[in-house]
Amino acid sequence: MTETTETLSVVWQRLRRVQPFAALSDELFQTILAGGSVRNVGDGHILVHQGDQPSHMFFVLEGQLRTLLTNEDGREVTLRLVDPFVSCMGTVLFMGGLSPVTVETVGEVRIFQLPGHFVRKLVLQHPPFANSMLGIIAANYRGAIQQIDTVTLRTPLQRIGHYLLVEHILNGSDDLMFELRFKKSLIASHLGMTPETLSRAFRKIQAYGITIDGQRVRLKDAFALCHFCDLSTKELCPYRANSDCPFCEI
Amino acid sequence: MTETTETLSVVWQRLRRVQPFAALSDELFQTILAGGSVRNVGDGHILVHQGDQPSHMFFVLEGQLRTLLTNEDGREVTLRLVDPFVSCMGTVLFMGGLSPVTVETVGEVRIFQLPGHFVRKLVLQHPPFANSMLGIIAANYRGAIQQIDTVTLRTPLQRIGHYLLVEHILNGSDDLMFELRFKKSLIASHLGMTPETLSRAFRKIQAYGITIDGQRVRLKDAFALCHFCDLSTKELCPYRANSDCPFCEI
DNA sequence: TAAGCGACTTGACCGGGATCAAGATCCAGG
DNA sequence: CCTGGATCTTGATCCCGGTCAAGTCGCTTA
Repeated sequence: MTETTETLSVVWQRLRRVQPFAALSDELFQTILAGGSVRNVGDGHILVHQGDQPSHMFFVLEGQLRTLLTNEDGREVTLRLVDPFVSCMGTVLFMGGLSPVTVETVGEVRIFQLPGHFVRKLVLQHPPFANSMLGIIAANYRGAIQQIDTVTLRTPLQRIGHYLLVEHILNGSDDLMFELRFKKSLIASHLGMTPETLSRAFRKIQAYGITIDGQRVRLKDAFALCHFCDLSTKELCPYRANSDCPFCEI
Repeated sequence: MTETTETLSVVWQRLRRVQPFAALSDELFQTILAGGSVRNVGDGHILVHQGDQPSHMFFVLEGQLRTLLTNEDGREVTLRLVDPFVSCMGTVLFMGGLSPVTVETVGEVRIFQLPGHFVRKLVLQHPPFANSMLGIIAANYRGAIQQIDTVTLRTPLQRIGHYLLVEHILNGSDDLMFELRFKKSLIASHLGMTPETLSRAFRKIQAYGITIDGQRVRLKDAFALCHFCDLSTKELCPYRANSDCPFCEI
């Protein structure tokens, strides 16, 4: 985490190109940068507690965040696993009231944060920004719906199959080998199961030609994960056009 | 479902006062009304299928809708139970891509629908409308998070306790008796359990001084449901100020 | 190299909720 | 008033995933 102005300017260029900044003028982007601040935070630090008044919108620059829910006796679910150049807490700002989620750092993290009132003002003054925010929130909502689908309608095996499929697609789906972005215990928590169950499911999924060794995932062939495809992943499938897939109807 | 212009005008007045219309000028509201249309639909009719291209945003005028997810072998979860003067599919319009949810009528329904492109245009042209839409979507997102909390971290007993508490608060929480707004099988589906389990949980919850008879819910006293309070309901609790509640810390 | 710790795996057991099946209740329509 | 069907309730059984405990692996540190 050595900070130099040079590396930061690279970071800004990258941030410039993602939502909700992509559609904005350079001038407005600079104004926004000036309105926020950069923070470095250590591992396992809690940025927002469930029940806090939400104060900022965060953008991960380095490291990872996760948002989670906990109940009284310590059980927890991970809602989102937030990678660099993805935002967090933007939605909560518009929910009104207190934050229903906790935000925690995973490893050493550098974030850019914008004050809530600043974000709210931007929304009212810049329709393209408001439109981007709508897109972001809607995407998060889709993620939540996906998670409800996962935990209520799928078996553990189906859950990790689907999870791996999404990861594979995110990875460009041109390589038969990729790395898990998060540690297994976090993935288990996100998929609403215990690490033990995840482990057993990883064992079972070998029958489909998928082997997991540490963080490394290996697929027997390009269609190994097709078994776990659903409507939403089908939309993203690179093979959708040519119907080679043994599971997609012709 | 006898339609007269008189009753419709009453309906418009009520619609006028809810999100996302409340903050708009009368003129804009009239424009919006002219841009949409009213539909009457029978019971059990599916307005949107999972995987459809979303075309409209709906506002319930009479009757109820529900949004749900299904998997291949017919199992389903109810995401939202939509009452009159609440909207639906607004979020999906901004997710991009196909609808992840199915929308189904519950009973005879009259809806007002706005074309998707119309809603999108309003967002770009009228910041207050965009702001309202953000509020709506964020509120739906909060509901989804609540549901994830419910199905992953709570026992069936806690789920119905919490559900009844929210209903009680929505009902004004000044009456010790209220009606379930939805039939029990729908509630069960929303809470991620089978009707059998719901039935047994209703039996168990009698130990807390809560009796369910048909659609009627009776509370022994004003604090009967406090046992099922959490951070988000606490915010809405009418007794929050005076700390009479035996469960809230002083 | 060894020690130590955290993360993951594997095994054995148990319990809660799903499932299947039967009975009760309610209500609309004849 | 009777009847048929949908909805809800109750009972009996089963199975999946959680829990607890022990073992393995891999990385860091001395």
